[in-house]
Amino acid sequence: MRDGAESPEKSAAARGGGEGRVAEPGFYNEGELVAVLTTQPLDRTLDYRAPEGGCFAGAYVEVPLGPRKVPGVVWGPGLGDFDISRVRSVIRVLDVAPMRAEMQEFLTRMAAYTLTPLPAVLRLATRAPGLGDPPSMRKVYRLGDGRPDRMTEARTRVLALLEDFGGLAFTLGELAEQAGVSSSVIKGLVAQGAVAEQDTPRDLPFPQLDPARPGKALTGDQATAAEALRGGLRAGGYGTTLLKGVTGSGKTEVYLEAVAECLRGGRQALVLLPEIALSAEFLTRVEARFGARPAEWHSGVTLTERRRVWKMIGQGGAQLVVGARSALFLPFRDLGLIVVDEEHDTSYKQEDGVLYNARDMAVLRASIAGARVVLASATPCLESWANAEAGKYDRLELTARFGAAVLPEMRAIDMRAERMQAGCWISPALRDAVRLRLARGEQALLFLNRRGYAPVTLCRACGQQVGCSQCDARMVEHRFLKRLMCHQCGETQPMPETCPSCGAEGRMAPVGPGVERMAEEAAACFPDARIAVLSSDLFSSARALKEGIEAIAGGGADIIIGTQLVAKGHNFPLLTLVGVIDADLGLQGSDLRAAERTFQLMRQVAGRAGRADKPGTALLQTFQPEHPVIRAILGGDEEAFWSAEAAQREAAGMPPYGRMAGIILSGSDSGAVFDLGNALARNDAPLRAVNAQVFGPAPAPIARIRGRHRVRLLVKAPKGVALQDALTRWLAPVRLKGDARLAVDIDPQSFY
DNA sequence: AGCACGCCGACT
DNA sequence: GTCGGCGTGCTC
Repeated sequence: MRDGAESPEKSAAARGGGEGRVAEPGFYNEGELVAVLTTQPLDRTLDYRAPEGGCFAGAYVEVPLGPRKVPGVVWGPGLGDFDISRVRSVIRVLDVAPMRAEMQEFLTRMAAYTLTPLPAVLRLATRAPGLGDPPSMRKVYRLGDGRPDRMTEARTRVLALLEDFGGLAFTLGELAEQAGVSSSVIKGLVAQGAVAEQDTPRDLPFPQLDPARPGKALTGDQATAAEALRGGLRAGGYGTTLLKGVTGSGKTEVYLEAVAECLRGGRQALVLLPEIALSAEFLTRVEARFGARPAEWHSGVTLTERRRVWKMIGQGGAQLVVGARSALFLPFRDLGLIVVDEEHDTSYKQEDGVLYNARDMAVLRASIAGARVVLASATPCLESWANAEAGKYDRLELTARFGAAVLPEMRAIDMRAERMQAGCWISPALRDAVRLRLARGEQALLFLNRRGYAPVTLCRACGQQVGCSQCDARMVEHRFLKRLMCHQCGETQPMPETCPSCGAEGRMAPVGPGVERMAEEAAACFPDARIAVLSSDLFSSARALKEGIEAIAGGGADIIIGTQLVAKGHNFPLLTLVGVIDADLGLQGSDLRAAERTFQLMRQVAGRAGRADKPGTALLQTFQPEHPVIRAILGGDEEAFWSAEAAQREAAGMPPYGRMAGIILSGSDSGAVFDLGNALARNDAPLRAVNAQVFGPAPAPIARIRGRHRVRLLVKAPKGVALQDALTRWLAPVRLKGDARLAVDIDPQSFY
C-alpha cells in the first residue's frame, strides 16, 4: 500500500449509508428480509424477502426493480427501513458459488478507498457473461458397449480412434474431423450403441498443474530469492515482497517457484501482467514449468472461456490465473498468492469504470485474504521502493544475468557535439554503431516513444498547427494510414492539402520525428537492411501484434524501430544494440514522476540489448548528458537515483511522503465546469480542517476529450490524515447540473 | 441505469 | 388547446 497510516484497509466507509455493512455469515429462510446490492447505481442496498428455499449471504440473485429484473448479491440482513408491505421477493438464486465474505470486504474497502459507489465496484466483480444462465451442457461421445450391425470403413476408423484414446470423450465435430468421417456416421453408431452419447457440463475444470515438475536450474541469488518467497508462503498469512531484478535476471523463474509453493499448499495463485505483456510466450513458460496451461483472463479471451474461468475459479477448478488487472476481481476460493509483474507499469492505474491502481488493490485483496504478494520489476515505482525502505515490504534483489549475457554497456551520445542535418535524428555516431551490427548479422533497435510519422503538422505560411476538433491535442500524421490522427480520442481526418487556418495551398509540413519517419530515415541510411516498425497502431489486433513481435524477435528484421511497446517484456535474442533517439523526451516539464518514468523506460529499453550470448550496447542520444536521470541510467546507480527522487518528493510533501487526490470535473460547458471548480476551491473548509490544501482548478492533463472540457483540482494532504473522509465531506454538497461529471482520483499518477 | 412524472415552448 | 423538451426523483 502506498501509505500505511491511511491505507484502504483502515480508511472509513464511503459516502452513503448502508453500503458499508458486511454480511454476517448466515442463512436466510424464505420470507426473511435480506439486503441486496445490485449493480444499479443506487449507492445503497435494497431490502427484499428471501426466496423460496431461502438463501445464503453472498448469494448471487435476480431481483425485481421497478419493471425490470436485475442481478444482485445478498449483502446481509435486511435493514428494515422500508415500508414492509412494499418489499418484494428475490426472484431466484443463481446457480453459482456465493460471494465469499472476504470478497465482500474487499469490494467494500476498495469502494471506500477509491471513493467509488459500491455498485460500480460490484460491477467489476460480476463481469462474467451468462452468470444467470443454467449450467450449459454439451454432448460428448465415447466408446459404447454395443456392436454395430455392419462394419464399414468409416465406422472402423471412428471406433479405432475411440479405442486409441481409451475413455476420452470427443465432441461431435472433433470426432468426425479426426476420424475423417461425416457426423452422420457417428449418429449411426450412436443409434446402435457402439458409441455412447453423454451430456457433460460445458465448463470443464482446467487441467491440473504439477508444481512437482522440476523448474529451470536457478543460480545463486535466484535460488536464495525463490527460497525466501517459498518460506513466506509456507509461513502463511499476508506479506508483500518487492522482487527487484534487471531484465533477464530470471524474475519470472523465481516467482514461478512461489507459484509452485502456493499450488503445493493447495491454494490458488494469480499472476497479473500488463495487458500488452500477456503473450503466448509467457503462457508457454508457465506450461513448461507446470505441465499444463493456466487459466487466462484478459480482453482477448472469448465469452465462453471467460464464463468457464469465472466459474472454475469459484469452484476450485482452476489453480492459477494469468491475467490483466481485472483478474483481481475473480471469485477465488482460496487465494494464496498474487504476483504483480512489471509492478511499475502505468497501465495498472486506469479508468475501468472505477479509477483504481491494480497494484495497490492487489495488496489490499491479499491483506484481506491472508495471501502473499510479489511485486516484480526491474524498475519499481518510487512508492514501492519507499515501502521496502520503510520495512513494510520485504525486498529481494536479483543481480546476475542468465548464462553469458551481461548488462549492456550504456553510453550517452552528446547531441550538442553531433553534426545533424535538418530533418534527421540518427546521429553519425549512432549510424556507425548500427552499421557495425548489420555487418555482423545482429539486430539493432532504434527506440522512439512517439507513434506516427510526425508529432506536429504545421502550416509554413501561417505557423498554425493542426489540432483535433474534439480535444485539445495536436493531430499526429500517420503516413501509413494517409491520415491525421488524434492520439487522445482516436479521431482521424485526411491529410489537409490546404491550411485549415489560412487556406494556403501545399504548405503543410511535418515537424519532428515519429517512428514511421524514423523508419524512412533508417531506410535511407541503411538501404540494404530489413526494417520493421513496432508500434501499436500498425497492428490490427493484439494477436497480430504478438505474432509480429515474435517474427521480428526470431530474426525477421535487421533494424527494429519501436515505441514503448518494445519495453514491455519481450525477448529479442539477436538484439545487440539499442539506440535511444531522444532520451530527453519526458525529462522536461515539472511532473515529479517524469524523471521516474524516463528512468524506468530507458532502463527497460536498454535491457532489451544483449540478452543472448552476445554483449549488448545501449546508446542514448541526449542534449543533457549531465542530467541526474541520464547519469543514473548510465552509471547504473539506481539507489542514488531513488534516494535523490525520494528526497525531492519528501521535501515537496508529495507521495509517498504525502497524500494526493485529483478531482476531475468535466462537461460540455467549459464555463460551468470552471465555475464549479472555483466554487469547490473556495469552499475548502473540510479540507483545511485536516491540513489539506487545494490547488486549481486548472485544465486537466487532457483538457478536452470528445468535446467534454475537463478541469482538475489537486488536493494535497499530509501523510496520515483521513483524506477520504475529508473529501467526502467536502464534495457532499456538490449538485451536478446538466451533463457535468465529477470523478475522484485517489493517488493520481501525475501531479504537476 | 432506466423509467415515470412534471412543468414550460411551438405546433395542429 | 396539446405534443414533447429533458430536469428531478424513485426503484425494496
